[in-house]
Amino acid sequence: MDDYTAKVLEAVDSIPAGQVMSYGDVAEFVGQGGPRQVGRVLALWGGGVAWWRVVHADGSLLAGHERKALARYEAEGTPLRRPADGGLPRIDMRRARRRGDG
DNA sequence: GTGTTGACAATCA
DNA sequence: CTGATTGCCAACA
Repeated sequence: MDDYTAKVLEAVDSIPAGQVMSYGDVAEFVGQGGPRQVGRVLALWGGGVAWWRVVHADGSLLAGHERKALARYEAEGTPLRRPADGGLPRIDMRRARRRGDG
């Protein structure tokens, strides 16, 4: 456990249900490292926080955990965007992003 | 110390 | 929107 790790986990835990933050946002939130480091921390300690509330900047879900995350989003009421293709939904970064009201 | 990889992001076509 | 490229920082061999 490092100070940086605690900061990231704290930031992720700070995300309210129904909203999300991109890796870059979390990195900017803690003021250290970058989106890659945030992802790395979540990969190691993400098991103790709402990792599903951290998504890509374009709204795409976590690789390998899309199904798990989706279950959370539907349960928390996170604004999703269903593609007419029937593929996996993505986050509506215009409303779900915890940054500006858009 | 160098080269490659990775739960990424922003830009250009 | 999609595909390719460049930038970023840290860990690993």
